[in-house]
Amino acid sequence: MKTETRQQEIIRVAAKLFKEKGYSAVTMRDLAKAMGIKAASLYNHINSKQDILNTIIISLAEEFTEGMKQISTSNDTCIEKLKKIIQLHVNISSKNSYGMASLNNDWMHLETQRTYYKKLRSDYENDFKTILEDGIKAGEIVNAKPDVMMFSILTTLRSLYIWIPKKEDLSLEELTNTLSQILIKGINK
Amino acid sequence: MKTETRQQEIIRVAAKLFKEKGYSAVTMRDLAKAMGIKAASLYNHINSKQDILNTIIISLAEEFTEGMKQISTSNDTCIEKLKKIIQLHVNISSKNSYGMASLNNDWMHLETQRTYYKKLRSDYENDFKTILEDGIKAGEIVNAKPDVMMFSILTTLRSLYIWIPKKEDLSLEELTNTLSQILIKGINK
DNA sequence: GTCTATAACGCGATAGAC
DNA sequence: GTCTATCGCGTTATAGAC
Repeated sequence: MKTETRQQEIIRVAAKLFKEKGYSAVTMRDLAKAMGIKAASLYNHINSKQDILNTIIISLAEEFTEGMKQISTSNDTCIEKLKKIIQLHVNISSKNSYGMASLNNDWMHLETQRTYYKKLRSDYENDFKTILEDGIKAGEIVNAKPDVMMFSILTTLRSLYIWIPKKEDLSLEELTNTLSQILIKGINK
Repeated sequence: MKTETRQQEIIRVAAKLFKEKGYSAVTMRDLAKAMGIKAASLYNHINSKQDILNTIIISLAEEFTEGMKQISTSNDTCIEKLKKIIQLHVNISSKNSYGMASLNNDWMHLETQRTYYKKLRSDYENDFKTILEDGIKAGEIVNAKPDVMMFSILTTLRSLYIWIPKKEDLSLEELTNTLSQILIKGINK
């Protein structure tokens, strides 16, 4: 286990608080109390509350960008790519469910980095949609609106962070498989 | 068109601001500016910021409860019930996408009504799960984990408020049908 | 590296004039 | 019904002691 710097500890504890109450509702005094120090002392390790949010969100967004890059440029079939995307979301969401909450709910509170975040997200969605469109052309998936398909799958994957911590009995592999089944083949018998 | 009271107007404008920035990040001064009056004047029409949130969330939660009650007690098949649930979410989300944002993201900031809200939500999810379990028993839907199926469908439906306002070209009926197809039969060909 | 003290400001909410 | 002025408190952030 790597030793965690005090700065990393603050960011980790902040992410947990942000998940519970949202960025705006968490005060620096809340964070300091959770760390067992005074609010003023936080500023020996971090520059600002805003910087904490930047670190949490941008590192996660770049992790998704990197994962999507590898998946979209592979030679897999559309269905295989989709399964890998599902796996990507399950893995990141299980490793960092606190950060995922900020990514999903608090990105609008980014200041200097909001534009950059929105570009990463938009690129990700475009890659996703291209995979679906290629799958339709190749006859792998049904010819329905790619927008609606992407919306449906992606919102489910984006909400995994809420759900994964409650289901510790379910292994990640099992969850990935079940989700793949449901999202791709539906629930109809 | 019904005439809107000043109070209703404040709640409507507040819901819009809450959707953009979240409950905690919206100040009474923000709300007053959006209304074209001073913050103090708001209190002639509403009791508190918290009361605005209560009204937005509880009325919506009760609307879902009422809809689910009619669906779950009907004699429809499981698949028909699911389609009606999808329709319920599409209808409410299109009528009130601002309020849906608060319902999804700001319920944790409820004070006196949080327990009541959580009961309504929990009852809703139990009814949903029962419908799925009955569908499995009846052989209508696949024998996968009802939790995962419900999570997948419900998170998609709960995120509709983000998506519907961006797709004004798509009719609600068309959206309901496409979503039903995708959520029930999957995207696999 | 953490503390106390403090600055400068914005917050929700209220009182009272008009 | 809206205003100005204000209350008590929370906010981010900094300065300086230890």
